[in-house]
Amino acid sequence: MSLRIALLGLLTAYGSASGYDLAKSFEKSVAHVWQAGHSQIYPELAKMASDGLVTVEAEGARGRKIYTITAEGRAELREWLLGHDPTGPARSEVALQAFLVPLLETPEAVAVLERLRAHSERKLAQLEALWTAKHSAPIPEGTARVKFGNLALDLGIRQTRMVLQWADDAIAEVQARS
Amino acid sequence: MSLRIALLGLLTAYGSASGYDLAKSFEKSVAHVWQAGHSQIYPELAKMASDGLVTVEAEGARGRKIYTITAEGRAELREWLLGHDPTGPARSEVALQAFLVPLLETPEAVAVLERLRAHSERKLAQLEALWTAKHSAPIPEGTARVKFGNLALDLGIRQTRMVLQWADDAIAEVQARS
DNA sequence: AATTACATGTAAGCGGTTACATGATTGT
DNA sequence: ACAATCATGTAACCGCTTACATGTAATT
Repeated sequence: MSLRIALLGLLTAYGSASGYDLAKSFEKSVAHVWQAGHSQIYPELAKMASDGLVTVEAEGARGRKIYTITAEGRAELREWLLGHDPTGPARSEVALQAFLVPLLETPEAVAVLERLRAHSERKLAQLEALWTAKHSAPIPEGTARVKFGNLALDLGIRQTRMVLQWADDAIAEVQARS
Repeated sequence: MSLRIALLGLLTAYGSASGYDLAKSFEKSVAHVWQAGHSQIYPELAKMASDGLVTVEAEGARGRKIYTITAEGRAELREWLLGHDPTGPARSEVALQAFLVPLLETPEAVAVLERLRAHSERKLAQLEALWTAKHSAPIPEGTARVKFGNLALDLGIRQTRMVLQWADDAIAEVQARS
């Protein structure tokens, strides 16, 4: 269901877009929040159209279909945001490795934690680059595009910083008891 | 694949266990790290047995099957921990709401963020209770059971604290521009 | 005798990934 | 001509959720 919501959100922000455009968005701006490939997006848009949440406003070159959100779609998005309690079904590979790592000998445990640390560091650099890009870039044509996604990006950066700090502390702790 | 890994980890920590025992673990100790119901666990154990990763060591009362990890299973677990880069396929409902919340009017946005905040607060209380329980409880029979899972619990607590702090700041920011 | 907890399974369906498949337009 | 990018779709498969289904042992 959440893919549908993400699509409605993007259509609200962009005004209108094709499946191709939306797929590109999932590779870029929304990537750290939700992921979806085109093979999932196209059928979902078709279903949403038959449910009356979006309409094909126009068909451009190369069979390009331009979707727009309907009033019904806006209502559905609003209802989800206001009414849906996000109980993310705790399923994190990082947390699983954190859970299992004490089963290893100290040097191996340290190696795993250091890889986790390195991974976080790379991700942090990416997100911070995105942040500075967003905040130094001139305002693009579309109205809502500037601030949209900033709260989520902030959350992502904090998340990554936290994992980095945790990994440092975990390495120290594991090494202390060897 | 990660369910398999989680099961191997638990069997390593516990020495041996039935599917029922493992399902209970997924409701309790591992819950904040990975989730799985019995309808997923039983077939997976059967597959793992036919793959030689575990064996049915004994059959107890009520058809209870007691599984033990094999050398092959231990090797698989070790390989995953050392070799698998955890690229959690960023799919978080909290982050999605964070992303979309700027589309709402200020009072509604604040309401959503406050619900997120309240949710985090409840979760934090639960995890902290688990932490103090673990650290004040007398050491149980099994050897490895005490420290096992502490790193992950620490990660979960930090994670929840971070979301709480983020929600506070997000509320302030959204209210500032109204 | 009835209820609860123990204990194991199967089946339908959904969401998501990977791979397959096709064709139009633009740039070199 | 050739390659890259634009653009849309389908099919097989896997992991997970929900619901269905069955039976045993202990407690009240």
